[in-house]
Parts: sequence; structure tokens; C-alpha cells
Amino acid sequence: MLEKSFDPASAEPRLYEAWEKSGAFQPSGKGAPFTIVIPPPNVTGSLHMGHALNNTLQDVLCRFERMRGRSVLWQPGTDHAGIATQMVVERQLALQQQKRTDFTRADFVAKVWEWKAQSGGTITAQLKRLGASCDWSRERFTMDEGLSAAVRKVFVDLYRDGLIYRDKRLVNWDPKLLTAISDLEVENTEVAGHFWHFKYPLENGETYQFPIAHDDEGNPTEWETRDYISIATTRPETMLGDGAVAVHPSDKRYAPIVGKKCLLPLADRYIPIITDDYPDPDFGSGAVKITGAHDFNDYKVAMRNGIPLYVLMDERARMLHDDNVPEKYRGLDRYEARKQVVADIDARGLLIKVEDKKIMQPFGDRSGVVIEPMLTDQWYVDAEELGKRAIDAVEQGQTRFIPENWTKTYFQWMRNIEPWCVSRQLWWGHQIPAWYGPDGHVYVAETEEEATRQAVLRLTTEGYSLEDINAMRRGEGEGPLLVRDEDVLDTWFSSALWPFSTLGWPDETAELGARYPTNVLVTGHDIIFFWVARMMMMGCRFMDDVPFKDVYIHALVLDEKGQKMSKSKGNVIDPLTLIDKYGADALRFTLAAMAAQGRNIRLSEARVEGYRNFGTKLWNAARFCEMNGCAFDPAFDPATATETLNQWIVHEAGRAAAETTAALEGYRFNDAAGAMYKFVWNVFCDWHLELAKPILLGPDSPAKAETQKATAWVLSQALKLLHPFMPFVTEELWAGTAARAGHLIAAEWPQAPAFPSNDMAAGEINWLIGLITAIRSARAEMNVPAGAKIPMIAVGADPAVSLRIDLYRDLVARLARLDPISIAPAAPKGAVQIVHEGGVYALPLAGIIDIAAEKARLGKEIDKCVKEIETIDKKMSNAQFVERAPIEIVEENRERKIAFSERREKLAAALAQISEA
RNA sequence: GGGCGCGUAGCUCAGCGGUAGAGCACUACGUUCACACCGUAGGGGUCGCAGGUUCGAACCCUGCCGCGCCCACCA
Repeated sequence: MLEKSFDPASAEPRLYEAWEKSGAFQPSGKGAPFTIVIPPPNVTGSLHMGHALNNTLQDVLCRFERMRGRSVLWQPGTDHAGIATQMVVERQLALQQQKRTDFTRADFVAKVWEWKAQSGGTITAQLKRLGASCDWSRERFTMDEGLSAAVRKVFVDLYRDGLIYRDKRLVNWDPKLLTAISDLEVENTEVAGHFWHFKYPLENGETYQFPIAHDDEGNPTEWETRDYISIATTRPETMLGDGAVAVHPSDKRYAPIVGKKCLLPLADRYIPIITDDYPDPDFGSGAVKITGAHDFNDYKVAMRNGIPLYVLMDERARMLHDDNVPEKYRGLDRYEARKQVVADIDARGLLIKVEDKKIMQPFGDRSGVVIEPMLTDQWYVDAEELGKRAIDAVEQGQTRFIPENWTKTYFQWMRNIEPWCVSRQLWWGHQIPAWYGPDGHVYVAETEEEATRQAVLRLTTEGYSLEDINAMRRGEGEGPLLVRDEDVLDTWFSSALWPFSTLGWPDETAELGARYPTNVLVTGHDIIFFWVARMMMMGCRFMDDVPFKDVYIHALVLDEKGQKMSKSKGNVIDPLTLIDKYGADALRFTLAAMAAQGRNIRLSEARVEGYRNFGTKLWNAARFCEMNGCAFDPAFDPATATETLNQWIVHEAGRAAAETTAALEGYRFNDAAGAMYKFVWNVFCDWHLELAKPILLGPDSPAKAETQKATAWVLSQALKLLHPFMPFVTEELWAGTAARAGHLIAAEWPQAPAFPSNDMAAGEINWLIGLITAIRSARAEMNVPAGAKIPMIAVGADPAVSLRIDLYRDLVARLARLDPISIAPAAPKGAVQIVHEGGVYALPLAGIIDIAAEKARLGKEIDKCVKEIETIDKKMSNAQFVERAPIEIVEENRERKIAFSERREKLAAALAQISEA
């Protein structure tokens, strides 16, 4: 016996455990492989709405394909999330008044592992609550031994081929986290700032004529004598590191002083005035100060022109104690230094003006502090070279993006790609497999032994004696033989290998052979660059093939007002709260139903509630079946059904199945969910069960037996079709409605041939539904009390209609609340008349009928017909339309016109009659 | 500056060349034995604006007006 209602809280854990125990999450071994690798959530993470959507969609696909007989592997795992995880642990240390540097690196890393062991399972536990059918026996972690080995191998291999190299150049430096970060980890935000205009005096009191007024043709008409060059900056403190002032070569205003020198105030150095294409003569003064060591643009100009770089700041963005920095600024924070510089410039009478200005400022996406361009040694991946094949693969369609427009985003980035800075000055992560020898040479190898071997070999040829070398190895030399690079790799480096490293690479495992390329990657567009592009590069390079055939890019989940959810805004909707309140099925169905391609999801709780109600509806339908002896009979063959009603519902179920299947094949999750929603609620519950009631509640008969079986059969098909979306409630009903051998999760997906279509039956039942609806509508408009039974007369029914009336008399009577139903040649006086599919049906309400209301109703109906007819006439009278439109369309219009005309005539007759009465 | 996307019923959104749709909200009615997390019926839209293509446009094209996102070095 089914309970009165479904209780997700108790059923979900129980069902999940049963699935896992049954081995359903593991690939079956039969059927073609279907593989998805999960976008590994951060170990530090907890489930947010984005995860909920992402994993719901993956689970829908996995369950769908599993039921279709594929050997499904959904590969789970988590990401070590370098910066994020290190920050979490450091925050915990801070609570105990400790900091990372109180520990040795090894001890700190051990602490992180400890933390991971304790709390790292949070997100996977939460994924289970969602119902994710991952193969947990294969769970991986980006820093586990196998994946770390893959990382080392990839690094060494790329290094050997010159695709990874060490270089000193300007990087994005995070002065809070004290590490370099990649371009992608920088968020440029517009903030209110200032634009300071300074005078740099010319050397030796030199002067020149500077135009200050122009005629209509742009020729100067007025000049002033200047002994300085005017520059403007948003970052005054960097002026201390200027190496030159640049003007555009075509800028005539400055032509007289190009090649001369000006004084760099405060630093009291002389710097050259040079030309370069970079300055825009129409912006600011047209002259740009060049601070090569602290600005990306200036760096390029400095490189091109051989201008020296003056490094001003330390790793915390404080002014250096260094010759480059005048004494009074040393040790100041960059913003303190800024104030001081402006004040000092002003004091010297060199401040021309200060403007308010919106400026784009770079912030670290994790630290939130302003990023400082810094000249440091870092490791870089040659993304341009690796990107070539990744671009080709998408151009040639080996990987396709869905929706397709994301290919454009992908190409745009890939075609303008910059070297990828992969080293991070952190402790938590994959330490770079590079060692430095006493000669400063770098040895890159998968193991220290190998690096040592290389070092020994090289040093011997360089003239080091074996004795010295061995002394260094023993630690008895002047220093150690090798010192390992301290840096770790960008988290995305290991993530980039995920599709093959989790399948066993570099070992040639069976999975790797069978499952790479994986079928589809499901992810959000926010990590196309971070992750998708990098997987494409690494996959093409190391597997010689793309990592996935399809990339399904899903929406972002926003709040109901369309705002990004964020803790600071306080508009975060917690998926677990919704699961607690409405069940995982309701949340899943909501997300799937709203996952239309190319659109963001504005989640509202009302919607979740609505789909919870849908689950309840399904549950109650199943209870109804149970109470009425609709027992599932495995021997039942829908093709043998002889009852029209049963033929019809099988036909309709088949349509729903086909629609759902096609939608899922095309990643149209919303259409798939919508098709099932409509079928279950508006077809199966609203009509099939209602129409079946008289038979089911009536005496035993072959028709009743067939209806019971057909109804149970259709319900079980619906459970299958809904299972990918609502796995819990459907699984519970699967077990609760019949004794079955296996779990629903392992059942076979309904195939089209199982649903014989039957247009005759469809036509008949749809006629019946239309008639009942029309009568109900008329009753309501005539204010007939809902409970009142009234007579109906089928007027002048032709033999076919008479037959149907006889056949469905009881049903119509029951569902439209009629008694009796008769057939007569003419309508009685004062009756409400309904026109439906060419037939006229009269409700004799003499006495109770509101004649005015009925006239109004008929008038409205007639108006509708007239309007339709007019529209059609307009089309048909257009010779061009008849000539050029497809015949089917013309024919369709002709038929519609006939139908509307007939309807109008019958309504008009009814109106005439009621007017007489 | 470049790119992507969105403006359709009060709200959230489907539809994307041939009869304007759903959910929620709203109104009226309902003690019909699965379900009030329900049932029945209903109201509500010049599909942002203006042109164009077409026999026909919410849908295709162009421009404009709003809104959002991503990328980018204007000091």
C-alpha cells in the first residue's frame, strides 16, 4: 500500500543507498560507453545553485543513457583548489593566532591534508543528496598520487618540447596572497579615481613653443613657451620608476624636444623623451610617462625602446628600500607613497591639475585587492602553440558547443591567447618538478633522482669533480646539489588533464581506450577559458584527440530578480534548503524545466513548490491506480488493446515518450521536462484517469481488466520517462506499484515501437474531450450550479455522432454532469446550444436560462468565427498567397474557413432561436 | 573599443516564418469516493520602437531605445 504522500526526507537517503549498493552507478559493461567527467568542485566547496544545476543536468543525461542501455560512467572527483583551500586553512590558523609561516612547508601541507580528510567530503555528500549517480568507487582528487604523476609527466614533457619555459616578465601580482596569478584570475572593475597632470621640466632650462589654439583646419594659431613636458597619470607613485616619456612620432607639438631629456622630479634623474606608436596624441597631453616595471603597456614600450626598468615595490606592494626609491618614500605602502608623491610634486609647483576619472582597476578574484604588475620569474605555458590544435578541433567539428554561439567566445579567446602563467607562490598544490643546480641551471624531471642524474651528468662535463658533486649530494658541500623550485602549479593545470588523468593516463587503461574522448562536458560559460579551453589544449596534445565530443554550456543561476547570487548581496538560495523543504526531485525538475538553451535561470521558490506539487500529483495518480486494481502486468502488450480509451492513452504516451527522448538527445532539457509534465498532468491525470473511472469503478469485465492493465502500463512508462528528472519519487513508486525484479534506475528506456499509435482512437477521444470541455464551459458561463445535473440533447446527430453519443453517454454524463442525454431532431425552445465539431448540443434550461447571457455568449462565439473567417478571406483573396504559399497551407486555410463558417451558421441559428424565445 | 545575449500576459519564462503558449499570481464556482500540494471555468498580450524582406513576420534583415554579461592596455 502506498502511503498517503511521498516523504522525501526519509525516502531519499534510503533509495540512494539502495542504488549505490545495487551497483547501478557503475558502468554495466554492456552497451556502448557513455562517459561524462564531472567538473570537479573545490574540496573546500559546498553545494550552491550552480552545482545543483550542473549536476542535475549531468545526472539527467547519465540516467537517460543508462536506461537506454549504454555503459555509463559518470566520473566524479574534487579539485584541490590551490588558493581557495590554502586560504581556508590559513583562516583557521588565524583563529588560533597562528599563521602559515609559523610552520614548515611540509607541516603546513600536512595540516591541509588533515583538513581535507575532515571536511573535504562535504560537497560529495551534498551531491549525493541531489541524487547524482556518479560512480563513487572511482572518485578522484586532483592531488592524489595518480593525478599528481600525470601532472609531473605533462610538465616534463611540455618543458622538453619548449612549451613550458621560465621567464622574467611582468605578471599580475597579488600583494595580499603574495603570489602571481593568471590573466583570468584578474577582474577588471571600474572605480572612481583621479588623473594627475604633472610637469616634467626640460633639461638645462630648455624651452619650446607649444601650440595652445588652432584654426578650423587644425593649424596652430597661438603658442606658448614651455620649459616642461606635461604628462598625466592615474598612479603617481609609479613616476619614481619612469624610464622615459614617450610621444607619438607624428605628434608635431613635441617634435622640437624629441631626443632631449627631462627631469624626473623627486627621483631627480634625467630621462629621455622618445617616440613610440603607443601614445595617442588626442588623449591627455599626448605624452606618456613610461614605467616599464609597473605597467603592462609601458613594459612593452620599454622593451621596444631599450628603456631601463626601475622596480619600486616589494611583494607586499610597499616601496622598496633600494636605490631606485628616494629615501623618504622607502617602506611606504603604495597608496601612502601616492599621497606623498602628489604632495611633493605640488610643493615643487609641478602639479598642473587633478581630474576625477573613472578608471579600470585590476583586482585579484580571490583576494579582492588591487593587483600590482610585478617583474618576477615565473613559469609559462606556450598557450598559443598548444592552442592551435584546440582551435582546429573545434573548427573541424570534432568538438561542438551547445548552444552553438559559444564557439565564437571560445575562438575569440583562443585566437588572442597570451602565455599562461602557471606558477603560484603557494604551498598547497603540485610543486613544480624543477630543481636548480649549483650552477644555476634548471633540471626538470619527474623525480628528484632523475633530476640528480641529469645534474651529475651536466656538472661533470662542466668541470665539477665527482668528489664535490657527491659532497653536495651528501649535504657536505658548500651547498646542496639541487634545490627544488618552491612554486606550485596553477590549479587549472591539473584540471586541464582531468578527462584523461581520471581515466588512468599515463597508463594505457581499458577505460582510456574505450571512453576517451568522453561524450559530453556539461559546464557553465564562466569556465570556458579557465577550464574547457585548457582541457582542449592538453587533450589534443597528450591524447591526440579532443577530450569531449560535445560541450553543453548551461545557464547561470540567478535570483528571481536576475541578480547574480552572492553572499555579500545576501540573495543566495541554498539548494540544500530547497531540498529539505521540497525534496530533491522538485529542485531537479525545476532546474531542468528552466534550463532553456542560451538563457539564464531566474530561480524562484514558487516554481520549486509548483514542481513539488507535480510530484505529489504523480504520487496520487499512482495511489488511484493502486486503489482501482491497476496492477502492472509484465505480459500486457499495448498493441493488443481493444478499448479506444486505452488505444488513445498508449498513443499519447508514445508521443510524450518520443518528444522527451528527442529533447534529451538535443540537450533541450526544458522541452523534455515540459513534455512529461504535460503528459502526466494534463493528459494522463486530467483525462485518462477521469475517463477510465466509470470502467474501473464498474463491474468486472474484459474491458475493465484491459483498462486496469493499460493504465498500470502507461503509469510505469511515465515513471521511466520521468526517472531522469525525478529519480526518487519515481523509484519509490516503481517499487510501490508492483513487485519488480530490479530498480527503476536500471530499467529499460521506453522505445517508440512499444507505443502503437492510433489516429482513429486519438480522433475519437479528442472529440470526446472537446465535447465535455465545451459543455462545461457553457454551464459555467450560464452559471449552472456546479453540482446540478441537467439534460442534454444531441440535435440532429448524424449516424456517426449518434453512435459516439451512445458509446460515451455515461462518460459525458458523468464528466459534464448531465442527465439524461438524448438525441432529437431539433433543439427545444429556450435552450443553450453548443456547437462542437459540426454537431449541435442543446442544454434545455428553459426557466433558469438567462436569455441575455446566452445571447451574449453566442454573440461572442460568433464574433470569434467572423474574425477568423475575415482573416482567412483576406489571405485567400490575395492572389499572391494562393499562388506562392505551399499547397498544404492554402488547403488548411480552406478547411478552416469551412469549419468556421459551419460553426458560425449553427451559432447564428441558435442565436435566432433564443431571440425568439 | 570588440564580442555575446535579452526585451512576448501582473511575475518568471517557452515559442523563433503560416490559428499567440506554460507555470505562478488573479477572478468565479466546487464537501464529484487519487490528489485543496486539488478540480472546473474564466479574465489578461498592438510579442520594446521604426523601417525592410516575404503571399505571410513575435519569429528573418537594418536602425534606434532600454537592460545584462564577457573580453580589452587609452596613460
